Amino acid sequence: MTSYIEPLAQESTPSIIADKLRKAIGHGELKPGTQLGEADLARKLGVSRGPLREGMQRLTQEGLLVAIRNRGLFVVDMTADDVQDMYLAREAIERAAARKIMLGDHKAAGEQLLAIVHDMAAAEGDPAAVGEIDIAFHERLVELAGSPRLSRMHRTYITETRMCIHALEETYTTSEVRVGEHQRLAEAILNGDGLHADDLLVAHMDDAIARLTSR
Amino acid sequence: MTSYIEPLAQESTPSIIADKLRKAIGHGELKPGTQLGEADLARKLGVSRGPLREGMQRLTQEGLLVAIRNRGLFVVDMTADDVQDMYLAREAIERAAARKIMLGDHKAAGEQLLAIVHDMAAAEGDPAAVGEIDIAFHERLVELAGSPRLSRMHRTYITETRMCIHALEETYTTSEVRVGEHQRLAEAILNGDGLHADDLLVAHMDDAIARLTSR
DNA sequence: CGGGTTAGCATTGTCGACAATCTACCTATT
DNA sequence: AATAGGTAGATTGTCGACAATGCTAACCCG
Repeated sequence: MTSYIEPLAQESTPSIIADKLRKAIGHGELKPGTQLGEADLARKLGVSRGPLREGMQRLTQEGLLVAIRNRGLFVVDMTADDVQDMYLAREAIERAAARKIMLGDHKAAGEQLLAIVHDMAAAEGDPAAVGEIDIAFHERLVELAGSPRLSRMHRTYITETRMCIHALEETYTTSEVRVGEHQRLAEAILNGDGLHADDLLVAHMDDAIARLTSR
Repeated sequence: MTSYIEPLAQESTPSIIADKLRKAIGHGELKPGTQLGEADLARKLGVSRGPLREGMQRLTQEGLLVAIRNRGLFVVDMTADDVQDMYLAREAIERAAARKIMLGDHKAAGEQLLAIVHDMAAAEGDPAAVGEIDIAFHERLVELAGSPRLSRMHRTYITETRMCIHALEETYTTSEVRVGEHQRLAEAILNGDGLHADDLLVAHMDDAIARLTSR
């Protein structure tokens, strides 16, 4: 379907590095508190320290890394307050996304989201898979709003969410409940019921906070 | 009031550079579409290209600069769609901020905001001053929510807002209307009327979009 | 034995130089 | 005259080396 002739956007090296590090952080390969030694990392990635530092600056800007002058960069260690704040931010973004979807083709959007819920139900029993699909659901939700800014902000918090999930995988509740929550949300969007969707989203986020911070 | 003994946070050079560029972009010193030549800028700022590039990476991440490989970095030229998207993002953030303020000490917050409105009324007649105070109002609103993430995201969009204001300063409507809008919002927050504040905020943003994109 | 000082080490911060790439202009050919 | 090709200039991308800073630990002195 896609044409063979397209702009062929060559990504810049810092951009690739930033993506790699984001993935590594999200997947628990770089644990919170870890120091990222520049010389070491540069060797492993096969680049020089210049581009590497540029890539890391981006993650610092996103709040995934914290810089201490003349000490180095460290993976953030999230406190309970951070988790709460992160979900506050996600809630803000996803509510806005849902609101915008309502103004557009909410039926098509609802169908796409229901398809993801379907996958989630199929994956039940495999907590890791359900977690990934859960994230995919929210990513798609924001993507469907068609807002570059909402998407860009959301990407950051998705990484932070992954961090949390990996940090306490066993605590993560079994999936029956979550499939239901997502399904109701997708249906509300499909039906164009904006107020209901909004309420569900808020409740969903509160649930998540409770799950992650209670312990 | 502040103690003489404080953490004395020495900001890193890239951080200072990023701030300087942000200000320059916001205040119209760097017009949309301008190319930022590295060698030239480095000379002007008195630093080498390394730290400069790191600072610019941050602005690229924020969306204030766009990078074209092997061509350089340019100040974004905002389209009407961009303006709309920016206000969508700001609306999402500020609504969340207002909502969180309601859960805390909304009286104190309302009073602080009313003080700013008072300043705005006093500055009536000077469009530039009113514009700055307008921005200060929204900055404070988000700051009062006490959310690091909301504040960080908001800072980016404040710069974009400044860009727009500077780009079309004369088009900016006279201030009577805006003072009223802000005052009602501050009062709603003072009174703890969350729903009303939310409605006012949405209307206020829609107004702003209309002002900036109509033309 | 404890506190303070100092030397050494490791890591980050900064810089200058070289290589790769793109744009613009000029020339030659059809 | 118009277009294809080539060349020169400038700019970015990348790298390696040096300087500055902070931590660690051994050592000395009270």
